[in-house]
Amino acid sequence: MIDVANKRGLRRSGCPVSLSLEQFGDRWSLLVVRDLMVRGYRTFKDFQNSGEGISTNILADRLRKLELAGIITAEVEHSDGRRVNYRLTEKGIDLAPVLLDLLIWAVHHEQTAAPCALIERMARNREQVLAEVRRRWRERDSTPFLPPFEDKKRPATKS
Amino acid sequence: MIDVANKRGLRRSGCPVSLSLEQFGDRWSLLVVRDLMVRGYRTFKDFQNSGEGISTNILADRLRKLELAGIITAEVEHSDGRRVNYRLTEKGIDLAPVLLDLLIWAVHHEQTAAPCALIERMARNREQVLAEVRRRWRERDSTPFLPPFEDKKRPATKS
DNA sequence: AGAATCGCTTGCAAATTGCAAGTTAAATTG
DNA sequence: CAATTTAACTTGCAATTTGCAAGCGATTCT
Repeated sequence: MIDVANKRGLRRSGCPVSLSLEQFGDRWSLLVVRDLMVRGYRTFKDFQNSGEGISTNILADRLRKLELAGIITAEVEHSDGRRVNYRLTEKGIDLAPVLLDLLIWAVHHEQTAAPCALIERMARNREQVLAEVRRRWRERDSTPFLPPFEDKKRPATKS
Repeated sequence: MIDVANKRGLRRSGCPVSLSLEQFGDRWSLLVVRDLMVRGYRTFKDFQNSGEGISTNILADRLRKLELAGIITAEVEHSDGRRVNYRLTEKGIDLAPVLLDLLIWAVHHEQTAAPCALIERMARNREQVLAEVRRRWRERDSTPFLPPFEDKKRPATKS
């Protein structure tokens, strides 16, 4: 019978959650997916400068593995042969719910740099948000949907 | 100002997704959460035998970190001083949407051992499933909600 | 009292990660 | 069109993390 020994090491169990984590259960993979999904990033350098400080060898490795897993595609840009454009596949964009729920969870339980009110609104309009994310993907809209929530520069308060 | 340098290494950015992954972005953490959430597992040995083959030192480490992160609690059992009962906190049970999304994603895109029809039904009744998971948590119901989807024993077909 | 069980810890080898410095190919600049 | 810059990686190496097997201390069972 079909034995799907995975590209990324052996298959540990048939549990779907376990299989998911075999593909992107690490510190970096989902951040790349996030960058592609909501920030409109497309190039190696975009990811590299994306704020979390991934090193180039690991980034290259993750991109290779995500491509192998069918979550992203890589295509050399026509107008500039140095650039590689990465894009999410349908399998990749289908991770949107996972990322949205991670976002919501973290805003509820961690001290994040994301504006709580905005995320609450997104949580309430879950389906709508997911539809919009998918629309952007379908139409290759790569304007940022969410900004990088970096650590707040403390706003100059009056006191 | 409050500088939340995390227990688990430095805080890389304020991005909520990044913060989430700092806490459980690895091969094992979410599997422990899954075991607690839907399989009714509670002890070290339960996790150890849970099918994926985590080694004991790593398991101990993940349990410690999840506890530190406030995702699980550990309590020695009254009736048997050897046993430690692990349980999800509210922060932990709030990961249910994430796990459900992972489950659904994998069933859609990977060859898993979970019955597709069942998961499809769960996907359609998302809110209901989440409510039930939460109810189980609230009432400390630790009967299995989903079985371990191990690799299918090939059913003895006629030919 | 002795054996078993549970939840770990320890030691060590192997794999993975992170960092800094290349390298290659393509574009841009002067 | 030669020199420089840029983009996307590699490479080498040290540090960290992982995996495996064995062991250990505190109960509890027999």
